[in-house]
Amino acid sequence: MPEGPSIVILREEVQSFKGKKIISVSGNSKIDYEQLQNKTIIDFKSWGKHFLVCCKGITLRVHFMLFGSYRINEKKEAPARLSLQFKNGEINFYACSIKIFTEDPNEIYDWSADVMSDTWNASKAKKKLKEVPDTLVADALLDQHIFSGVGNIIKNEVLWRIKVHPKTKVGELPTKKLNELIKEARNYSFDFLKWKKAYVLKKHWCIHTKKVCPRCNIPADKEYVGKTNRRTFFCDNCQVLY
DNA sequence: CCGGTTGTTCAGCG
DNA sequence: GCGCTGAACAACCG
Repeated sequence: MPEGPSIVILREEVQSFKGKKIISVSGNSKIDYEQLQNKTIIDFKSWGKHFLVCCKGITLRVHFMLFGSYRINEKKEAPARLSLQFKNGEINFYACSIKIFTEDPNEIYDWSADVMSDTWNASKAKKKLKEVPDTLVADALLDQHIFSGVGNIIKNEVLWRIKVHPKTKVGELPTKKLNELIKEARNYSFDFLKWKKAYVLKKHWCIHTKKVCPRCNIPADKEYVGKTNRRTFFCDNCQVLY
Protein backbone atom coordinates (compact mmCIF):
# COMPACT_ATOMS: atom_id res chain seq x y z
CA MET A 1 0.00 0.00 0.00
CA PRO A 2 2.30 2.77 1.17
CA GLU A 3 4.55 4.24 -1.55
CA GLY A 4 3.62 7.53 -3.22
CA PRO A 5 2.02 6.15 -6.40
CA SER A 6 -0.40 4.07 -4.32
CA ILE A 7 -1.63 7.23 -2.64
CA VAL A 8 -2.21 8.80 -6.05
CA ILE A 9 -4.42 5.80 -6.89
CA LEU A 10 -6.37 6.31 -3.66
CA ARG A 11 -6.85 9.96 -4.49
CA GLU A 12 -8.30 9.04 -7.85
CA GLU A 13 -10.57 6.40 -6.30
CA VAL A 14 -12.28 8.81 -3.90
CA GLN A 15 -13.12 11.52 -6.42
CA SER A 16 -16.86 10.79 -6.14
CA PHE A 17 -16.76 12.17 -2.58
CA LYS A 18 -15.26 15.49 -3.54
CA GLY A 19 -17.71 18.27 -2.65
CA LYS A 20 -19.72 15.85 -0.52
CA LYS A 21 -20.61 16.27 3.14
CA ILE A 22 -19.31 13.91 5.82
CA ILE A 23 -22.58 12.80 7.41
CA SER A 24 -20.95 10.67 10.06
CA VAL A 25 -17.47 9.87 11.36
CA SER A 26 -16.33 7.01 13.56
CA GLY A 27 -13.42 4.69 14.26
CA ASN A 28 -10.84 3.70 16.85
CA SER A 29 -8.41 6.55 16.26
CA LYS A 30 -7.68 9.11 18.95
CA ILE A 31 -8.91 12.11 16.98
CA ASP A 32 -11.88 14.25 17.92
CA TYR A 33 -14.56 13.10 15.47
CA GLU A 34 -16.88 16.03 16.17
CA GLN A 35 -14.52 18.34 14.32
CA LEU A 36 -15.24 16.53 11.06
CA GLN A 37 -18.96 16.01 11.46
CA ASN A 38 -20.95 17.73 8.68
CA LYS A 39 -17.83 19.11 7.04
CA THR A 40 -17.76 19.22 3.26
CA ILE A 41 -14.77 17.81 1.39
CA ILE A 42 -13.15 20.63 -0.52
CA ASP A 43 -10.40 18.47 -1.97
CA PHE A 44 -8.34 15.32 -1.62
CA LYS A 45 -4.65 16.01 -1.82
CA SER A 46 -1.53 13.95 -1.41
CA TRP A 47 2.05 14.67 -0.55
CA GLY A 48 4.21 11.63 -1.04
CA LYS A 49 2.84 9.01 1.31
CA HIS A 50 0.49 11.45 3.03
CA PHE A 51 -3.17 11.39 2.02
CA LEU A 52 -5.07 14.56 2.87
CA VAL A 53 -8.80 15.08 3.23
CA CYS A 54 -9.26 18.83 3.07
CA CYS A 55 -12.29 20.57 4.54
CA LYS A 56 -12.87 24.23 5.34
CA GLY A 57 -10.51 25.12 8.16
CA ILE A 58 -9.54 21.55 8.92
CA THR A 59 -7.52 18.83 7.26
CA LEU A 60 -7.34 15.12 7.97
CA ARG A 61 -4.00 13.45 7.33
CA VAL A 62 -3.85 9.71 6.77
CA HIS A 63 -0.50 7.91 6.74
CA PHE A 64 -0.66 4.20 5.98
CA MET A 65 2.74 3.35 7.46
CA LEU A 66 3.68 -0.25 6.65
CA PHE A 67 0.40 -2.04 7.28
CA GLY A 68 -2.32 0.46 6.51
CA SER A 69 -5.15 -0.22 4.11
CA TYR A 70 -8.49 1.20 3.00
CA ARG A 71 -11.78 0.16 1.47
CA ILE A 72 -14.17 2.29 -0.54
CA ASN A 73 -17.86 1.44 -0.21
CA GLU A 74 -17.03 -1.79 1.59
CA LYS A 75 -15.74 -2.89 4.99
CA LYS A 76 -13.06 -5.22 6.21
CA GLU A 77 -13.61 -7.59 9.12
CA ALA A 78 -11.28 -5.61 11.32
CA PRO A 79 -12.51 -2.45 13.06
CA ALA A 80 -11.87 0.71 11.07
CA ARG A 81 -9.35 3.20 12.37
CA LEU A 82 -11.48 5.84 10.68
CA SER A 83 -14.74 5.63 8.77
CA LEU A 84 -16.17 8.53 6.78
CA GLN A 85 -19.80 8.24 5.74
CA PHE A 86 -21.34 10.15 2.85
CA LYS A 87 -24.78 10.06 1.25
CA ASN A 88 -23.27 8.32 -1.75
CA GLY A 89 -20.96 5.92 0.04
CA GLU A 90 -18.15 5.52 2.53
CA ILE A 91 -14.39 5.45 2.93
CA ASN A 92 -12.84 3.17 5.58
CA PHE A 93 -9.24 3.36 6.74
CA TYR A 94 -7.44 0.58 8.65
CA ALA A 95 -4.26 0.34 10.72
CA CYS A 96 -3.06 3.76 9.68
CA SER A 97 -1.90 6.88 11.45
CA ILE A 98 -4.52 9.65 11.57
CA LYS A 99 -3.97 13.27 12.40
CA ILE A 100 -6.02 16.41 12.20
CA PHE A 101 -4.61 19.87 11.68
CA THR A 102 -6.11 23.29 11.18
CA GLU A 103 -3.26 25.01 9.37
CA ASP A 104 -3.51 25.65 5.65
CA PRO A 105 -1.97 22.57 3.94
CA ASN A 106 -0.23 24.89 1.49
CA GLU A 107 1.69 26.34 4.41
CA ILE A 108 2.75 22.93 5.72
CA TYR A 109 3.59 21.04 2.58
CA ASP A 110 6.11 21.76 -0.14
CA TRP A 111 4.26 20.13 -3.02
CA SER A 112 7.28 20.48 -5.27
CA ALA A 113 9.14 17.85 -3.20
CA ASP A 114 6.59 15.19 -4.15
CA VAL A 115 7.88 13.05 -7.01
CA MET A 116 4.30 12.45 -8.17
CA SER A 117 3.33 16.12 -8.19
CA ASP A 118 2.72 18.22 -11.29
CA THR A 119 4.86 20.81 -9.56
CA TRP A 120 7.80 18.44 -8.81
CA ASN A 121 10.99 20.48 -8.90
CA ALA A 122 14.11 18.56 -9.91
CA SER A 123 16.40 21.55 -9.34
CA LYS A 124 15.28 21.84 -5.72
CA ALA A 125 15.97 18.14 -5.23
CA LYS A 126 19.43 18.61 -6.69
CA LYS A 127 20.10 21.52 -4.36
CA LYS A 128 19.05 19.44 -1.33
CA LEU A 129 21.24 16.55 -2.45
CA LYS A 130 24.24 18.87 -2.74
CA GLU A 131 23.71 19.71 0.92
CA VAL A 132 24.15 16.09 2.04
CA PRO A 133 27.27 14.81 0.22
CA ASP A 134 28.08 12.17 2.86
CA THR A 135 24.65 10.55 2.72
CA LEU A 136 24.40 7.20 0.95
CA VAL A 137 22.25 7.31 -2.18
CA ALA A 138 20.07 4.54 -0.68
CA ASP A 139 19.29 6.81 2.29
CA ALA A 140 18.89 9.93 0.16
CA LEU A 141 16.20 8.32 -1.99
CA LEU A 142 14.19 7.50 1.13
CA ASP A 143 14.47 11.05 2.48
CA GLN A 144 10.91 12.33 2.25
CA HIS A 145 12.00 15.96 2.22
CA ILE A 146 14.01 15.34 -0.94
CA PHE A 147 12.01 12.59 -2.67
CA SER A 148 8.59 12.62 -1.04
CA GLY A 149 6.71 9.47 -2.00
CA VAL A 150 9.72 7.29 -2.75
CA GLY A 151 9.73 4.06 -0.75
CA ASN A 152 11.97 1.05 -0.48
CA ILE A 153 10.82 -0.67 -3.67
CA ILE A 154 11.27 2.46 -5.76
CA LYS A 155 14.66 3.01 -4.14
CA ASN A 156 15.93 -0.42 -5.14
CA GLU A 157 14.56 -0.29 -8.67
CA VAL A 158 15.83 3.24 -9.38
CA LEU A 159 19.39 2.42 -8.31
CA TRP A 160 19.38 -0.73 -10.40
CA ARG A 161 18.07 1.12 -13.45
CA ILE A 162 20.73 3.81 -13.29
CA LYS A 163 23.44 1.26 -12.40
CA VAL A 164 24.49 2.95 -9.19
CA HIS A 165 25.58 1.00 -6.10
CA PRO A 166 23.36 1.77 -3.07
CA LYS A 167 26.38 2.52 -0.89
CA THR A 168 27.62 5.34 -3.12
CA LYS A 169 27.75 8.67 -1.32
CA VAL A 170 25.69 11.43 -2.90
CA GLY A 171 28.75 13.67 -3.13
CA GLU A 172 30.71 11.04 -5.06
CA LEU A 173 28.12 10.75 -7.83
CA PRO A 174 29.20 12.17 -11.19
CA THR A 175 26.86 15.00 -12.26
CA LYS A 176 25.40 12.84 -15.00
CA LYS A 177 24.49 10.13 -12.50
CA LEU A 178 23.13 12.64 -10.00
CA ASN A 179 20.83 13.97 -12.71
CA GLU A 180 19.79 10.44 -13.64
CA LEU A 181 19.01 9.63 -10.02
CA ILE A 182 16.65 12.60 -9.77
CA LYS A 183 15.05 11.95 -13.12
CA GLU A 184 14.56 8.25 -12.54
CA ALA A 185 13.10 8.71 -9.04
CA ARG A 186 10.15 10.44 -10.68
CA ASN A 187 10.13 8.37 -13.85
CA TYR A 188 10.10 5.00 -12.08
CA SER A 189 7.38 6.26 -9.73
CA PHE A 190 5.12 6.79 -12.73
CA ASP A 191 5.95 3.32 -14.05
CA PHE A 192 5.08 2.01 -10.58
CA LEU A 193 1.74 3.86 -10.80
CA LYS A 194 0.99 2.47 -14.25
CA TRP A 195 1.90 -1.10 -13.29
CA LYS A 196 0.11 -0.97 -9.94
CA LYS A 197 -3.08 0.16 -11.63
CA ALA A 198 -2.79 -2.79 -14.02
CA TYR A 199 -2.01 -5.19 -11.12
CA VAL A 200 1.31 -6.09 -12.74
CA LEU A 201 3.70 -4.24 -10.46
CA LYS A 202 5.55 -7.23 -9.03
CA LYS A 203 6.00 -8.75 -12.44
CA HIS A 204 8.07 -5.73 -13.43
CA TRP A 205 10.46 -5.77 -10.50
CA CYS A 206 13.98 -6.19 -11.82
CA ILE A 207 15.97 -6.33 -8.59
CA HIS A 208 13.62 -5.89 -5.61
CA THR A 209 13.26 -9.33 -3.93
CA LYS A 210 15.24 -10.88 -6.79
CA LYS A 211 17.87 -13.54 -6.34
CA VAL A 212 19.45 -12.96 -9.74
CA CYS A 213 20.30 -9.75 -11.59
CA PRO A 214 18.37 -9.87 -14.87
CA ARG A 215 21.08 -7.85 -16.59
CA CYS A 216 24.07 -9.94 -15.55
CA ASN A 217 22.40 -13.27 -14.83
CA ILE A 218 24.49 -13.63 -11.70
CA PRO A 219 23.32 -13.78 -8.07
CA ALA A 220 21.98 -10.47 -6.74
CA ASP A 221 22.94 -9.05 -3.32
CA LYS A 222 20.68 -8.38 -0.37
CA GLU A 223 21.90 -6.19 2.48
CA TYR A 224 20.51 -3.80 5.05
CA VAL A 225 22.05 -0.51 4.00
CA GLY A 226 22.64 2.92 5.53
CA LYS A 227 21.09 4.84 8.35
CA THR A 228 17.66 3.83 7.18
CA ASN A 229 18.85 0.22 7.44
CA ARG A 230 16.31 -0.97 4.93
CA ARG A 231 16.36 -4.11 2.86
CA THR A 232 18.41 -3.31 -0.21
CA PHE A 233 18.66 -5.47 -3.31
CA PHE A 234 21.36 -4.72 -5.82
CA CYS A 235 23.84 -6.21 -8.25
CA ASP A 236 27.44 -5.78 -7.19
CA ASN A 237 28.50 -6.42 -10.76
CA CYS A 238 26.58 -3.81 -12.79
CA GLN A 239 25.80 -1.20 -10.12
CA VAL A 240 28.89 0.97 -9.86
CA LEU A 241 30.22 2.20 -6.53
CA TYR A 242 31.50 5.73 -7.09
C1' DC B 1 2.76 -21.04 11.67
C1' DC B 2 6.31 -18.06 12.10
C1' DG B 3 9.26 -14.55 10.10
C1' DG B 4 9.58 -10.64 7.63
C1' DT B 5 8.19 -6.11 5.84
C1' DT B 6 6.09 -0.99 0.15
C1' DG B 7 7.12 3.23 7.18
C1' DT B 8 7.55 6.60 10.81
C1' DT B 9 7.92 8.44 15.43
C1' DC B 10 9.61 8.66 19.80
C1' DA B 11 11.89 7.34 24.23
C1' DG B 12 16.11 6.37 26.18
C1' DC B 13 20.86 6.45 26.39
C1' DG B 14 25.78 7.80 26.09
C1' DG C 1 21.88 18.99 22.06
C1' DC C 2 23.54 15.27 19.22
C1' DG C 3 23.24 10.69 17.00
C1' DC C 4 22.18 6.13 17.45
C1' DT C 5 19.28 2.08 18.75
C1' DG C 6 15.32 -0.26 19.63
C1' DA C 7 10.44 -0.37 20.55
C1' DA C 8 5.97 0.37 19.16
C1' DC C 9 2.45 0.08 15.96
C1' DA C 10 -0.33 -4.31 14.18
C1' DA C 11 -1.67 -6.81 8.86
C1' DC C 12 -0.79 -9.93 5.55
C1' DC C 13 2.00 -12.95 2.58
C1' DG C 14 4.67 -17.00 1.73
